Amino acid sequence: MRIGELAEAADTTTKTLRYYEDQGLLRAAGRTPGGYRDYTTDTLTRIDFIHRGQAAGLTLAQIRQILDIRDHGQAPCNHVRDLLDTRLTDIDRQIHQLQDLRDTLAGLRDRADHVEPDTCSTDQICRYL
Amino acid sequence: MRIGELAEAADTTTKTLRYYEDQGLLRAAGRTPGGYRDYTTDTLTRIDFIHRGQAAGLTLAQIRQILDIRDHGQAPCNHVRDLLDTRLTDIDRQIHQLQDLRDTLAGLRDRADHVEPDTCSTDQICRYL
DNA sequence: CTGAACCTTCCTGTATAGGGGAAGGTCAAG
DNA sequence: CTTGACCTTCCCCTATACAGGAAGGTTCAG
Repeated sequence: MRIGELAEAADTTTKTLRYYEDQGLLRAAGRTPGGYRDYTTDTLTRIDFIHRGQAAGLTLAQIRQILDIRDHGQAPCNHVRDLLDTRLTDIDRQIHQLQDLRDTLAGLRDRADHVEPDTCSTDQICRYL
Repeated sequence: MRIGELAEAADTTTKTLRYYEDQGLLRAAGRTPGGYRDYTTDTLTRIDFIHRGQAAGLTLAQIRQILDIRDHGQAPCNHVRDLLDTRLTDIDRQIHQLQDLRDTLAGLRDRADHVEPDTCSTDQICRYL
C-alpha cells in the first residue's frame, strides 16, 4: 500500500510517516518501480504501537529504542517496564512541581483580593506579584 | 552600573539582560561615552519583578504586557489578577491531564506485573504497551 | 494526451528563553 | 604600551514532533 493509504489507515499524515522513517521508527519501505514507498500491513501494527507509546507519554526516541530491541530479535518487555517506571516517577515529580506552583499562584491570587490596589506604587510595578 | 554588575546583583547573566532588553522587558539603558550600557538601580527592582513573574509561571511575553501597562502610567493590577486567574485554571487543567496520564501509566505498569512476558509475540512488539 | 491526484526529496519554520562564540572596542592597572 | 577583564553587536544553536511549501516525477482515468 502507498503512503497515503497507510496514513489514512493509521489516522496520521504522510508527513509524519516519512518523519518516522527518518527517525528510524519505521524501517525503509520497499519501493514501487516508480519510486513510491510500498508498505506491508504489519507497518500498521507498528504505527499503532508507536501511538500507544505516545499515549503513555514516551518520546519518539524512547519508542525507537523499544523498536530497536524488538528488531534485534529480543523482547523489549523489561526495558519497557523500566521506561514505565521512570515515566511514573517523572510524572509524579512534575505533578508535585505543578501543585507547588499552583499553591504559590493561589496564594498570590488570594492576597490580591485582600490588598488595596490603590496602594500599589509605581516602583514596585504591581503589588499582586 | 555596568551590565556585569547588574547581572551579578540580580543573580542572572549579561546575556539574559540583553535578551530582556531585546524583548522589550527592559528599556534601553543609557550609555557611557565608551558605549557601555549604564544602568540605574531601579532596573534591579524591575528584574526582580520579572523573576517573580517567572516564579508564578508567567511567560516573558505576559510579564512584558504588565510592564508595558505600568510604563503607560496605569496600574496593571487588574490585568495581573486576570493573568493569575488564567494561569490557575491552566495549571489545574495541566495537573488533571498529568494525573490522567499517570493513571494510564500506572495501569500499564500494573498489568506488566501480571502478564507473562514470554507470551509477548513479535508482531505486537511488546505486550506491556 | 492531458489533467488531477498522488508521490518524491529538500529546505524552512514553530515556540521558549536564552547559551556559545566570533570579531572587535574600552578601560584600568602595571 | 600592553595585558586582561570587561563590554559591544551579530549570528547560529538547543529540544520536539512534525507542518508548509517548492520543484519535480508517477499513475490512472477520460
